[in-house]
Amino acid sequence: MRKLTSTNYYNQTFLEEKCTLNELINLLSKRWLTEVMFSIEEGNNRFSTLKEDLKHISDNILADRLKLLEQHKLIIRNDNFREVPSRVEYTLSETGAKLSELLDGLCHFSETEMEFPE
Amino acid sequence: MRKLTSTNYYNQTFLEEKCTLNELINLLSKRWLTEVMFSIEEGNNRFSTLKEDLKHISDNILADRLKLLEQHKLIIRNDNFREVPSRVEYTLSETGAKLSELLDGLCHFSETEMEFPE
DNA sequence: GTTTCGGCTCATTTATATAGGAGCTACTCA
DNA sequence: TGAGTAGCTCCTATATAAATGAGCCGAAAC
Repeated sequence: MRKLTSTNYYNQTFLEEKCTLNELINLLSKRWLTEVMFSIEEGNNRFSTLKEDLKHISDNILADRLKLLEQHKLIIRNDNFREVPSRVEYTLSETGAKLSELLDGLCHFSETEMEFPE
Repeated sequence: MRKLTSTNYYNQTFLEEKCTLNELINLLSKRWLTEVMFSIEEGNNRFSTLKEDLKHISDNILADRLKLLEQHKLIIRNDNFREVPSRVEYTLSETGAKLSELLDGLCHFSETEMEFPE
């Protein structure tokens, strides 16, 4: 899917190898990703309630972001298949909670110290 | 240049208005931007030395990132036009230094707590 | 007087991210 | 039997970001 021979790709991996901060920022910059995390933190733990909470997100993006968050172990996916009807439930992991705290700090900074032009 | 009627644009501004963290992350996610900032912090204060330090960056991207950083008052651009030859010099602003500290925190988190798959 | 250097700008091409919309599976409820 | 819901997947279209490469302006060194 992704072209592995482009300069674009080369530069991205170069930066990610230089410092994993770049990898983290790359992840965080996927649209809706932090909002999905925060929404889960606030207790919206199902696909449908998340979708409702984040009004404008589309299904495939929400599915993708949940997958990304799970792959990076920031959230945990519980498939309660023994319940009927079976339902999937998401919760924040410990790592996810720590990240959320750090982001709160960044958020505070951005609201009090940053100036966004125009 | 940017299309103002797309859902893409609408969603981005929706998120930015919801919380300026999204705006900050958007800025930080521009490739090379944090590296340019760090490089200036380390004393590379000229276009040409930055270009040399960040081997693979191209001119127009470097110019753009410097402009962005300046617009957001994270760096300061000094045009010493009375010197001969006139030269431009960049330094980190106070806000920039604070941001850099916060990013150090994130960096530490990302190196010690994050797991990046594959 | 022409070449060199610093610090850029601009137009075009290439690559990637986001959105839209159809559809699928397992289950339940009427 | 047929419709409805949750939690997705896949394909395509659209929008945006990054890279390439040429070029420009003023000063200065040869």
